[in-house]
Amino acid sequence: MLKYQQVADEIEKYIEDHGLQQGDKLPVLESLMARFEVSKSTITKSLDLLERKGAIFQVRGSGIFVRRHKRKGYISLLSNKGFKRDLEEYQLSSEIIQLEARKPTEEAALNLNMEFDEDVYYVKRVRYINGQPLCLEESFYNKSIVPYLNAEIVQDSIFDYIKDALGLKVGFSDLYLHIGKLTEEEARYLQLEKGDPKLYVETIFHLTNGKPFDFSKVSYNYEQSQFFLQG
Amino acid sequence: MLKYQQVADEIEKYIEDHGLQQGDKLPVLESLMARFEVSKSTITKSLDLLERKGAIFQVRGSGIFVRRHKRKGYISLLSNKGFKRDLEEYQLSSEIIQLEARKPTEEAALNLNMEFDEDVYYVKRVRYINGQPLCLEESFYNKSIVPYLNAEIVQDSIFDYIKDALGLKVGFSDLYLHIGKLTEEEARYLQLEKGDPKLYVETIFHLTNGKPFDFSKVSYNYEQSQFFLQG
DNA sequence: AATTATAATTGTGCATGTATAATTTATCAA
DNA sequence: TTGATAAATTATACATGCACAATTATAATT
Repeated sequence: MLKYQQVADEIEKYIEDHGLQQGDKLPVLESLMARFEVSKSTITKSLDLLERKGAIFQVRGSGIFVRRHKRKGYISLLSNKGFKRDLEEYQLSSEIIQLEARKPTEEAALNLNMEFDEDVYYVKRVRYINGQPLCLEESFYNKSIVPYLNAEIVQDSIFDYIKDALGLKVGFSDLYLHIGKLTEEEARYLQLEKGDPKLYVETIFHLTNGKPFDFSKVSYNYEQSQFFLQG
Repeated sequence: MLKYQQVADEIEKYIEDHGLQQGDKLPVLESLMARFEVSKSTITKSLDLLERKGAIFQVRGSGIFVRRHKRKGYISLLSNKGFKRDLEEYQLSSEIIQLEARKPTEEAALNLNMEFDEDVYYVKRVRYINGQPLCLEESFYNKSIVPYLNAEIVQDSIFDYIKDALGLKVGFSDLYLHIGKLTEEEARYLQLEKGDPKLYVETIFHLTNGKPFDFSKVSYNYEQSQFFLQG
């Protein structure tokens, strides 16, 4: 593990252990350098990382402060980075509706930069949070990148599998959000009424090398949908 | 202006001028260093900045590539950083419903970390995009930070005023998103029906020193609401 | 032609050092 | 006590240099 990531983790642990709250001050740079026995550039990288994660904010001439948001029960919209803690409190599960290798839809091929005769894995599932239906999700995975999926993997965590088993590195993603009304089918899966509000999100996930590997279409249950975002 | 910001701007200009598309390669680090006559650390900072803005992505051992998203007509949810271009295409205007100095609501005081006997500016307005109602917005500004507002400022851009005229620096923000149904009043302002879907966003804006100065509650017209987000 | 091994390319990690801008604290004058 | 001024504190900007990891290109081998 990289030194600056290690140090960032330790600083987060420091914040936890000391029960620091919004606005509380951390030791100054020099102290942190000494404490973790790293150079200024490394500490700076660690702190920049934490700042992007929303864990701290830095004020020139003043110090380094803890950043906390007050509200509980919100799910991070950008869950790719550092919001494990938010999710730990919840009981997450999922029910697989469909799982198969097939040709991509035109839409999927377009978003995944694939030819129509290439193969994708198609996964359709309902995800539950504390036993309540949270969202209906349809995903297309480029099969030349993700060559194999089964029920167990999909049940567990596809992304963990991609990272740990396949050794791929997930990079950036593009999210497109819409507000709309539930179709009858969506309503059935989400245990709501047709015409009820929904948040509909299409996401294209890319590897660090820029290749798109996952195109997802998710409809969220508006009753369970409280999202959090840091700017 | 800082050197690395300057260079970042010039790199963006370079991308524009050369009409570079998603995946196109930029000159290698060494070339960029030479071209802009800055050190590696400066170029690196510029590139990291552009990467966070979603303009490029870097691949170790391979190169620096342009990042573009295909879809037009989406509004950035995190509009604070570098999405001017997305908005330039639109005709934005606003109609002021209410503008006054008053005591904060309990909710506003809580989110702005204020006492109940302190003062806030309250602004209620409908914002239009290409003539269509985009959202209904209620904002509370801590008056000890933003001591004066008038119709002209509110009509124009409050944030530009805060930055340019007051010399304040806007830092981070916390966004809380909900999906819900429009109330009768909201529907009237947005020219929709009561019960129609809405995206409801509460945002707390902070200065770079961590002080919250603006608490906003915004209900979006679902017909106009296409949002974009980069992860 | 395909596979494997090797080398070159290219971005990232990390250390050190100097200068500077923003903020806070201390000092001094009124 | 207040208010201005100077000094100290603290994070940030920028440069340089070395080592290394990931990728890509080249050469060697089968």
